[in-house]
Amino acid sequence: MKMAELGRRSGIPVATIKFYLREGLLPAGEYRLPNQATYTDEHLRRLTMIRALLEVGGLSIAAAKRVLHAIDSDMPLAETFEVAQQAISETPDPSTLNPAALAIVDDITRGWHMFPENPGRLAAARAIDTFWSIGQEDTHGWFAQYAKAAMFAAEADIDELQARTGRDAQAETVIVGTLLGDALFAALHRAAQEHVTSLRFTTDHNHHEV
Amino acid sequence: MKMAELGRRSGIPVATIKFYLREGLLPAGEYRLPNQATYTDEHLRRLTMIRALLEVGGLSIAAAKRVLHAIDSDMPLAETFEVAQQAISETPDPSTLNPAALAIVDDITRGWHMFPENPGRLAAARAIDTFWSIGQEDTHGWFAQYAKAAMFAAEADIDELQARTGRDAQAETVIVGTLLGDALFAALHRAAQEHVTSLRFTTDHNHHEV
DNA sequence: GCTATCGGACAGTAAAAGTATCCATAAATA
DNA sequence: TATTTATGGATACTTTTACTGTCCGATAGC
Repeated sequence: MKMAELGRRSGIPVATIKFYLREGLLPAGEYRLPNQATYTDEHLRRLTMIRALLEVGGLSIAAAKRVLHAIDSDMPLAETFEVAQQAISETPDPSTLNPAALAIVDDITRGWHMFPENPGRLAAARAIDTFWSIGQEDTHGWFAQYAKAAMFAAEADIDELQARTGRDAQAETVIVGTLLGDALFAALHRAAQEHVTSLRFTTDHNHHEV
Repeated sequence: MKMAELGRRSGIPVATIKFYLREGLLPAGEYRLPNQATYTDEHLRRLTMIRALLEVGGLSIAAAKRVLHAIDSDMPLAETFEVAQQAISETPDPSTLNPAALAIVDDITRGWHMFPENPGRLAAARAIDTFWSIGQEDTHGWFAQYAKAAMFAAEADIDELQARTGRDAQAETVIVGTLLGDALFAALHRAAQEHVTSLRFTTDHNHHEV
């Protein structure tokens, strides 16, 4: 298919597709002549993925590009994981982190196998420091529960990953699981908050407390 | 204190503070004369909160404004919750959602008490639909685990909320818990992924598998 | 042969988040 | 008290990001 059809089928304006092409998000079509290219269903699929990364994952064009290149390359899965992680949010500079916050992170993740420079570890410390800076205290138990929740999700991720075969399918699952997984969690988290709130705070007389 | 000191103590450029003032994020100082205002530690605290919402929470100026106004107002907590939820990400239009995705959400949240228009429910359906659209399938178990993780976090949130007294402290905890909570989860999630990956995929011969 | 379409280059636009400059007062200080 | 410095407000400018539009010479298809 050619540009116009690619645009029509994906629902993305041709000018925008050309832009993604320029930015290196979408690989070029195959040229029969210097100015006539044909695009395949692979391109269509790629466009869907691009929109997912940008809209649901909230990535910038530059971050999406890094992530897509990580999928395309043949780097080992562990590295793909790292690219995905770094695309989500920049890793804070360890030297600017509050050591007390880092200590809490290390405490609630006791027994976890990870490198000290793990981006998640550092970002968690930054989040905790921010909690404190706006006056939330005595939050140790709260954070520990979050660590448990995170472990739950991570185990599900890896179960899912092991259900796939082939490096490419796995790499894609890594990216999608990391990026859309956070979005899904956030959404379910909000739903769960409403549920728990209604259980504990309801004044509705028709409502039976648990 | 005056502008210059507020800037120095907060580490935020004066021009930027004036901008926040204009945008209604930061309340005006108290005026002794038409062009001499004094600012208090409350303003300093507020600036910290603004930066937390913008940088760690990833909110836009407009969203941060809505959230801060929700804290300032005396609206009931349930409504404050809703403002916080809507600030994080816009609620998808239900009519554009894939009914099958909604059905999955309703299945994995079976027994949860929530309104059909809950923003989390709709956003979760959108995330799931996106998963599918890029070819991830057989993901029911994966999603169900995420629902469990979300419930864990939500329970911790409410425990923490109930530990606070006074509507203002609770409102702030609601906002902070919802926004920074997602950031904290995402960070811990990444840390947990490294842990679980190293457990299951390691080729390190010194490493004992579980 | 003629018109419609193609891909590429490049310029333009819109929104978001600041940043800089002016200026008429006030404050501080010499 | 005279003079320098600082203040708050208005307004204009800048930068980044993510597109969008216009033009053009080269095909495609009738």
